[in-house]
Amino acid sequence: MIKITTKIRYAIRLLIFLAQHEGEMVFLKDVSEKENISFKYLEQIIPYLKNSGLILSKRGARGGYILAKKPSQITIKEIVQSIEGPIAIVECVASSEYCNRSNNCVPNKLWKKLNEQISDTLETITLEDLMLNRISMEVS
Amino acid sequence: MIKITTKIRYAIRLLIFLAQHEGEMVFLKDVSEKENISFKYLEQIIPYLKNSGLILSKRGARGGYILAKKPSQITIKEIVQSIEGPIAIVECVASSEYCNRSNNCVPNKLWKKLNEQISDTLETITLEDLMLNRISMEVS
DNA sequence: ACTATTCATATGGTTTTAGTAGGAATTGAA
DNA sequence: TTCAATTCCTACTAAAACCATATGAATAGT
Ligand code: FES
Ligand code: FES
Repeated sequence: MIKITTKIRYAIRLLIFLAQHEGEMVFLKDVSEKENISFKYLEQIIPYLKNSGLILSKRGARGGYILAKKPSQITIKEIVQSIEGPIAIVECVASSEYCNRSNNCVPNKLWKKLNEQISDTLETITLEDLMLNRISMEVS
Repeated sequence: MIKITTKIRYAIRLLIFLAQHEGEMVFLKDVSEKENISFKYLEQIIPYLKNSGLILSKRGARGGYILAKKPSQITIKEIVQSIEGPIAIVECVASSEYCNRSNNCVPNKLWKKLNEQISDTLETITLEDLMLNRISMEVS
């Protein structure tokens, strides 16, 4: 199925929360409580975001998390990719080696087109857009 | 992840095969061999397409399958929906009941937008377009 | 020392995916 | 009438993905 996983959705909500508290160190506990997301599950999502350089952390008491960049410079695509790697709705669109017939494969173009469209859309939308509720429904 | 399942991909290849043999009764065995798809798995995909009125069948020896409509009148969206039901990348975009906070939920608009975009793209492309290799990569 | 926090890793239940398998029902042809 | 070829129906299963829960170590402030 074409589904957005909870991991991605939680990550976005986490980052929006951080964006709304820009400048402060935020405890994961607060995010968990306010957003009503399992604390332990959130903890598992964090490393992806750290490794991709989206957030910074400080350990110990009074530690916490903070955005590593301005919300206007974090795209949804980055967030998705930090968790799931390259966006590829089928293997064939990423590596043509994976696919024995992609040269003369008719559907391949369809998947490539759809993949690019999704990728492009996610790239044009930033955390700031989400935070400011600045999502237009018109086809861009 | 955002993945296209094999069921959908096989269904499309099956239908393209039928489109390429318009007018003839096609044996599933041939589709299976030529497209190199498990015969038994294909058999399981068939009922979805039949129930959605995309194909017609004839039982018994010399039976087979045939498109119920012209390739130009079968959209990719129909094919996807025949197998997976309504396109909904998250539950929240379909039924707002499912979702406790969709009114004031910031990401909701993002998912709705992405969902519509995918849905629209799949709707504008027909089997005929695939068959004639008529997929433009430009953003429509 | 104590407490609050992040960090690391293991474990587990459920659902989805991607098939495999066996045989019943139908039809055309020999 | 029998046979073979085909669709139709339904059950089963292995593997992966998804969605967490659990335990405890490491770190840092007070
Ligand atoms: S074989 Fe790769 S898309 Fe068809
Ligand atoms: S609660 Fe439904 S999209 Fe956020």
